[in-house]
Amino acid sequence: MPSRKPTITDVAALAGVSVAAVSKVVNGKGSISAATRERVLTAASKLRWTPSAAAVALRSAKTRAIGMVAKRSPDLLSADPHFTLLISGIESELSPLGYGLLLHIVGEEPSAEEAAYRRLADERRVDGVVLTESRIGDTRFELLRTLGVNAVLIGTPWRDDPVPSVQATGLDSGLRAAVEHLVAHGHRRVAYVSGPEDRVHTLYRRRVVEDALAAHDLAPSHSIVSDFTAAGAVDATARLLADRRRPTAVLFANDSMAVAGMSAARRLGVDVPGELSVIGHDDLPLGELVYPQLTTVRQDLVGLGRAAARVLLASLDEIEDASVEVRPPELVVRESTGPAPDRT
Amino acid sequence: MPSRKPTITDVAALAGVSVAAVSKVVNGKGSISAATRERVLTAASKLRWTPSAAAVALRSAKTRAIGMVAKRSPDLLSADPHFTLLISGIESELSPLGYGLLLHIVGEEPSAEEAAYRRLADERRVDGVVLTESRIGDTRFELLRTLGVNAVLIGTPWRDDPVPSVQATGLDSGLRAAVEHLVAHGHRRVAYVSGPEDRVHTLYRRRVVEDALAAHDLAPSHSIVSDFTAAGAVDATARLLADRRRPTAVLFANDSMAVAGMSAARRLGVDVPGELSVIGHDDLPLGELVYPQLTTVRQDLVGLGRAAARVLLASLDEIEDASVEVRPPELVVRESTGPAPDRT
DNA sequence: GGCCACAGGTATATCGTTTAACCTGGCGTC
DNA sequence: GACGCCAGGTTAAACGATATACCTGTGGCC
Repeated sequence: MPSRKPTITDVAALAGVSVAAVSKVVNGKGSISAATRERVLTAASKLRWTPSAAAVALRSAKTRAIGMVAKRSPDLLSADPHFTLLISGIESELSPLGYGLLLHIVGEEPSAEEAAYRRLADERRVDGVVLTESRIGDTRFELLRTLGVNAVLIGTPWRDDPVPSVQATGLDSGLRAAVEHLVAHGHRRVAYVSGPEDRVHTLYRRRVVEDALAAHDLAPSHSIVSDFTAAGAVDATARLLADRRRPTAVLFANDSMAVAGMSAARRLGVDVPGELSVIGHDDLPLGELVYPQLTTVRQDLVGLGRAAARVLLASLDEIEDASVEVRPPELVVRESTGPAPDRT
Repeated sequence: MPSRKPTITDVAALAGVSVAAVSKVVNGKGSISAATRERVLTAASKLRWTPSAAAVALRSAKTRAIGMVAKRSPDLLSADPHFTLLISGIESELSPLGYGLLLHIVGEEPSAEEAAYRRLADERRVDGVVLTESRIGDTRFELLRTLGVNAVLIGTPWRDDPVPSVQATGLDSGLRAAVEHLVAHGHRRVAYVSGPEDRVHTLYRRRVVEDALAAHDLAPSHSIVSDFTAAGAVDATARLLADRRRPTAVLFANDSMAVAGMSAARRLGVDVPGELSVIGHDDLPLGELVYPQLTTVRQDLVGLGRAAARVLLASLDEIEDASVEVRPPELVVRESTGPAPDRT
């Protein structure tokens, strides 16, 4: 069994043509007659030949791979499958085209992330990268621009920036619906527990909530800035409930926090949704697992991943039409919300 | 701004040496005087030069990347961050050595997985792969062997096989402790809800449970085969609780199922842990989020990922000592277990 | 002093593709 | 009948590193 990997030369020999001819048929360039194309193709499949990624990358300066670096500790990462869903979406677009996804997970150390991008760029391992979690004062766009790497952002850039980005249409609709839902159920004291303030969506969503409440002459009863951890959510919940003018409903920035908050409330003897309504964000499977099931704002994370991948692929001239449907965020009403309790 | 990427030639020119010399210093081969080494190094850093991954891969037939293919639907993937933790562990070992992780997520279609491995191998994109979820009748070892790809399995191979594998020491200790815990609390009717039967650990764990119970002259009151889905867990729980000789405790094959089962029980008006004790497996952050918090068998998934990476790196002669500490599984007692209810 | 060994390099082939530049035979056109 | 042109190839030069083979000047040793 000749275990040596076949090369284009072997294929050319078997087909009785030059290596250039083989290259042309597999890349669909130049003009090759149907007859020889056929010969080449059968020779290739007979030898189970596939172009070496390294050689192609070297010669054509295209790696057919895209990169992603996730900045998060293992703990947070596994508590919130946000990334996982995005990755699924990305992969579903890359796979059919034979593109690979090079993933780097870096901890919270500030320099690690930049180093990861640099390495990806310097070693020329990827043709582009997808950025997640748009941050305020984000330096990554600038960095990648100087590194000469294609990038696409999932989310809204923190300021007007030429970096391509993808986001759901009707971005605020889900959150608005959530607020309406609460107000319609008689809630007047609604709290908002956000994620870290350096995230763009943190501010954006807070504004949407304020806006939506303002339409009813209301304002958030409390506005707490938290991290994405369970401990943070528990702490926030405890503080909210300790207030003698405690909220009757609380919106959390993601599902993990919402679930943690809900549990914290129940642990403190506060019934959900009887005494407190809770709404999450993202609609992770987690929300359906728990009791009571979580009312949440569904976000099409898989769709966002796909969209990002397509934008990137389009900028690499790999596909023409980058568009893909990203379902707008929508409210999913389950069990964790209900009518506001009677006046305390 | 000359945006062209610097090459080894530029560095050599700047340092006033031959390209071969540069190559030698960056690879630490041959003999180079400290003085020229210094010159080369400063030249390299002045130009921000890093060897092109493609060129290195082509010339030395080493890609400095390892691959992983996860076979799971996006839904399951995000419900159970199992993979994510393994990946974190793997990455933490790869990163420092400049290795990349090429990730492929394939759906449940049977051929997709094999195709992904083949592509990885044929295109020579990786130096090795890590396999997860050891299956009974697993054909991947054979496949990778014929493809000539290094592999390491996280888990126990289904039969004696030369493929290297990593697993925690004292593999059964956690589950045994779980059973002891239940028995000590007076439980006599203990059910086991497993994952799909094609997984090696499914059978293994069931045997461990049976064994541990047998030591007390007991046997599982019920043994249900489920998938890893929430729906499956809910269904299993409903069936268990419908039995008039219902179990007083149930062990689930993973935390997601356990949480879903726990919720299902509560929804049916069954108190946890008052009337039913529930134990999960893996100790995902999820278990701490919910109320009551989940008693579970902790598995050092990050450690397993690290171990797998190190074994692979060692077989690539990248490191000498593959060993890494994988914490043995241990029981984490939280709130979802308690004394068996009084004789019904 | 002559010879060898060795440290410290240099020159060059090579990895497997792509691609620009070049050939060639046959056909349509004037 | 000469010419040009084009389909359908071929040749050979890159791409950016690594590694083998080969130099050269010292110093040690007898």
